[in-house]
Amino acid sequence: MRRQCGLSLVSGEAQVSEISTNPWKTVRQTLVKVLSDVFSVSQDVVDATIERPPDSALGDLASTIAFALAKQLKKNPVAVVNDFLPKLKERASHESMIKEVTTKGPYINIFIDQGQLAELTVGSILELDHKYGRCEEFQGKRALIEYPAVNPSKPWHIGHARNAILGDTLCNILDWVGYDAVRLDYINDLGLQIAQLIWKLRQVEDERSDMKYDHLLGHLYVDVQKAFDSSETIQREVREVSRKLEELNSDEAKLSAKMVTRCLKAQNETSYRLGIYHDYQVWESAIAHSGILELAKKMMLKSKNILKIEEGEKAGCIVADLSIIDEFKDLKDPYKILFRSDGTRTYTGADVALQLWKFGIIEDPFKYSEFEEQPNGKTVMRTDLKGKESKLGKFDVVMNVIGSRQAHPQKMVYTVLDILGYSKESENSHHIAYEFVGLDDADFSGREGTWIGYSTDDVLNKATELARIEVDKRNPEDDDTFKDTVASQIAVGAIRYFMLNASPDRQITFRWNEVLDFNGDAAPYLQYSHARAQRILEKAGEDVASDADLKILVSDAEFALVKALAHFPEELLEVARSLKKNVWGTSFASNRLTAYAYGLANLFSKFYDSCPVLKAEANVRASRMALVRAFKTTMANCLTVLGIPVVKRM
RNA sequence: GGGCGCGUAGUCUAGUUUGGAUAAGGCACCAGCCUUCGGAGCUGGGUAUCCCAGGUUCAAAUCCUGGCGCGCCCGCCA
Repeated sequence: MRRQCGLSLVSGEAQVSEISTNPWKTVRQTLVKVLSDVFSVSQDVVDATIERPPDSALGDLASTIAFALAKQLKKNPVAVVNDFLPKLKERASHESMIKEVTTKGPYINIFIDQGQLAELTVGSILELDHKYGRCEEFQGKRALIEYPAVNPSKPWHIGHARNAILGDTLCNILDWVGYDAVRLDYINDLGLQIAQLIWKLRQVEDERSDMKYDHLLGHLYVDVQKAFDSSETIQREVREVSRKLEELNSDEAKLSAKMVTRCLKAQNETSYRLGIYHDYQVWESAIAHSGILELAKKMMLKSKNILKIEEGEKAGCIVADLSIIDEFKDLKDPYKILFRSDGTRTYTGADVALQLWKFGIIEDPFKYSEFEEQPNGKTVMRTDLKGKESKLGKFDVVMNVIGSRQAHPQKMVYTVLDILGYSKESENSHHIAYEFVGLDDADFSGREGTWIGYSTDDVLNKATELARIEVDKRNPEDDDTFKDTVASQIAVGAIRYFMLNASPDRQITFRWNEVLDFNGDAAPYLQYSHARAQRILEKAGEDVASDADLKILVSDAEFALVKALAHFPEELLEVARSLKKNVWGTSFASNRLTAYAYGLANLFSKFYDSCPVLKAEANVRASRMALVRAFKTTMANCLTVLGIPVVKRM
């Protein structure tokens, strides 16, 4: 999208500058059109041959179109290029954005006019400000994203933080490219874990502890496991509690509601520290009593591929016949149980019902009440039998952020949707899969208590402590409030970056020295670059001049920075576009955006070192001030998408 | 048995979706850079059978086939 806009109206003479919400795309399109004209090839074909050269000495853009044409024309690619070169140079000379066209072997290398790009990019950023990077490509689409769905029976360990950070950042990205992204948390308040804790809480009545409640439960859970595993009597008692939990007004259900609410509030404190919020919570207990399962069951039995087994091992069960699906044709038993012989639902059965609800296929049976107001000022709503109706609406896309171990069960849920005839919804169901965080020699297990010492709170605390020391070194004169605030911002940034910068399909081995390394490829470097830009603007004591000549930003360091700034909207879009669905999950390239941010900060650091701003001559100073402001805006926007706190001084 | 992911320098990783130019960074190590906008920084120094073997291609870390190693998944469980 482009529009014309008077950027600077200095002496009454209208200097009309072009504004682009996506400068790099604007430049690219110019080039594509030129090549398309010259080679008489469709723009789509040309577009696929455009790439960024590995070295800026080889140009700013390149095309490999000669390879494709060579095959067609049965000629040597180098010859193809040479044949068309005069025509290409002639045509390109009419485009002010293109400075030079060269070739190296079969490669066509394009040099952009530095001044033109600087004016377009920096001008656009100053105009668009905090909206730079936003676009409308996915405008009108609604997405529901579920994360992190931690059981309300323990504190988040650092692996849960990976889930939550990925989910939150994914939502931010979707929001920036135009989606209406709604954030959902799933609360399993009916699991065996809850029953075990209720059983335990009755034994340790009135226990007083200074411990944060989720941590207290996490420790109790480790104890209860040992008892549970060693005694059949206890197992029977716990099963009885579990059964009672599903009764609406039992003492067990009431105690559970209290315990779960308290635990969830404690877990949310952790979530809020990381800047992670939600719009809705779906509670399992609300699902159980909402009638949604009966509705789903009725709906399923109408399908010919979902049936009630009459005899054999699974007699009485309602199952999905997966044998018709390619991915499952090798299963020993093609029948996936959705409802057990006693009529109760399996996890898959409940997940199918919930997925149907998310798409609005099952009319919303839930009522909602306020759970709590979050530090961002927004209230998170929960499903509640005693609540009010609400208009959640339908969603075009549903994304579940879940560990890749659940690829199989997730695929089953989507497959059942398909079997039921909702192939479009099945196709729009995404399992955002990621590998787990672990230690060198162990997984984080709630049962075994291996998470102890690695809770998200522990990691945040340690990182904050360390950051506080560093802040203190650099700002000895400042007050405690400042130091504490900044230390916490640095800790949050470091942890979020650490999680996002790792490719989601790679396991993370948690190592303290990596999380706590604030140098190099890490969030503090990004925050620091922003703080440096901020300081320059502050010291200048004046705003960016509206008549700054942006065309003179042509030195290597300046132009490299300008180019990186121009890439930002395209980078965001690329991450959104690369959310491609595979058979066993949808990949999310969170690390692509952190890599972009790191590269941007790096180029600013180089600019900072080689291009003085405040000491430069008036006209240079004015243009560099504009560039610094454009960088600061872009970095701040990028950090905002990543959920990394923007720091003015550190 | 079937399936999924990962394997790149001392170490941790990016690049693989869509094949393209000299395989890119961080950490660690060494040497420079503050009378100059903040040194959590910048500049220079170097290490790689891209797990192995074949194949496709003008071109393979990237695609295909077959192996090897590590992790994970395949319950009326939760």
